[in-house]
Amino acid sequence: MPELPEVETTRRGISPAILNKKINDVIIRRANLRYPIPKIIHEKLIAKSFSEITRRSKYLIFQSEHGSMILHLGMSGNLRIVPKLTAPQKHDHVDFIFDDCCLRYTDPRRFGAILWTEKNPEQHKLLISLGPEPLTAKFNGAHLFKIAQRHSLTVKNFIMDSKNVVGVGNIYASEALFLSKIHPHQAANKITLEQYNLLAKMIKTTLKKAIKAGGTTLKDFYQFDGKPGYFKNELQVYGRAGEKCYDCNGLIKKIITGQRATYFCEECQD
DNA sequence: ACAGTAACCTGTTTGC
DNA sequence: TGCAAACAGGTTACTG
Repeated sequence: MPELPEVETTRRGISPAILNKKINDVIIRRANLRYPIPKIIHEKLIAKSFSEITRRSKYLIFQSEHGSMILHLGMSGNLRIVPKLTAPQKHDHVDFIFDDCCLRYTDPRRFGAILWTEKNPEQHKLLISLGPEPLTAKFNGAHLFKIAQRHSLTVKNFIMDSKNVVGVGNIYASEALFLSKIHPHQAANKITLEQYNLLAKMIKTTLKKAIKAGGTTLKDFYQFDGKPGYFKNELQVYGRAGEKCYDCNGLIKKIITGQRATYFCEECQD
């Protein structure tokens, strides 16, 4: 999926094209995403506008007059600005029609979600127990170290758990661990405070760089204007099994951690 | 309470 | 070439 940098790239990309513009229509071609899209969004949004798009974790929150639309891109979701009357393709499930353009939601695997709430969206069931945002001061090595003391699972799974810190998906978890020289299979409660300080720093650095590059396009992700994200060129270990480490020339290995592919350098990380 | 696993769904790649 | 299995960026719900 879109991990945090891809979601943030999308937010920045679509905002100027649609904010404060009248929504003429909401076309739902297929409502059965991860959760059914509530029918009510149609009447709640028609003739209204989005005043702001914010991001919490990998959720985009579209602020509107009568409430908030919460949108998650899931594994293969994608929001793009397309010209009005662009013919929909097979997986183009939802269109938001404006005077001069259309915001289109595409999602082949349909793991994404579009929800509606009239309360504070941060209090929504899906958002309420999320951990700190990685790019804020609240997230640091001391925070990770403290909660890690009661977790014996692998450090990779630990940083991918959204209760501990949000927005660190499979790609950036491998990348940040490589930059911190920590083996992904180390137990979370065996990592020192110094290591967590470095890891927190590397998570921030990696995510910021990826946002600058417009995210990582492996296959499905495209920015709002259809361009791919360019961070793939900067990946140090992800997807490089069998190739040489840029740092030490050692071999990059692929292992499975909690059913997910994990890449690391055997020489650099222990 | 926690760790591990299955499930949601479709498309593409890999291997026999 | 054909077909089936494996795999893919996320998250929740269930199991033990």
